[in-house]
Amino acid sequence: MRIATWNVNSLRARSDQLLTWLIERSIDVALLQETKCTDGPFPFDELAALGYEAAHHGVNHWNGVAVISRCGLQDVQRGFVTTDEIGEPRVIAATCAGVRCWSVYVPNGRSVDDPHFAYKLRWLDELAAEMNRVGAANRASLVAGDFNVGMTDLDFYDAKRWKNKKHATAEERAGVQQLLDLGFVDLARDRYPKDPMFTWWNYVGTQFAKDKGLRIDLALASPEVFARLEDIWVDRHTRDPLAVEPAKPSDHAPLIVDVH
DNA sequence: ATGGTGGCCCGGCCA
Repeated sequence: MRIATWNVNSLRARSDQLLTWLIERSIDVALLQETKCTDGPFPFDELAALGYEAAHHGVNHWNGVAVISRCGLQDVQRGFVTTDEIGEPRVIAATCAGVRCWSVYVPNGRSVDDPHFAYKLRWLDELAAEMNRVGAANRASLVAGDFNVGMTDLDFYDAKRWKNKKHATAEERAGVQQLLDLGFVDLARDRYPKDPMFTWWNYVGTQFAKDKGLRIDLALASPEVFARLEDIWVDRHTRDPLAVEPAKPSDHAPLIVDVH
């Protein structure tokens, strides 16, 4: 079973690439972030023609998350149950082939002195509270998406440059750590403790070509899913403007989890 | 130190 998380940076801009990618990579479950659309433009029919069901949570041209599956899709939950969400479509869950799959889009934070940064920390608290409340760590669960947090220096192409900046602060890391403390495992870092495993590169200039990236997209597994892990890998081709047609990739690469 | 790109709906916001 192959489960992927991918921040597509607008589904309207990336719909064709998504459909091609699902088939070429034999994706069973895709967790998407930043669909940036309502249900109107969401490609439900095109996905169905390829054998995929989909659940989408998008209200306007900001944020938006989705679960796409060709191995079943049940018990869809949009937003947090605990708080009825903090207003933006940043989380959706569905059960696919027995695995509770959560697609999360953590607020960016903008900068540490911006009110959006406090919102980011609150949102991470809320995510941990929700996972605790539903007992996600005690069943087969995968919480994956764009966390907008790099947990250690290894997650930054230039850790000095990012020190105490957005994505690298102790507060943000503590926010994500709450999930690890519940029993979740950061699959990419556990499997590859010394590789950068970058998932995002700024569009600007030659950042991708120079591999100046960050690892801010995470796949966090409950012990039950962790025990089933075969491999986890970053699909860099899908981020490479020289490898995709048209040459307009998302700024994030998919993170792909293979489990048995 | 700055500005470089891309996506959104229409010059500025957000990544």
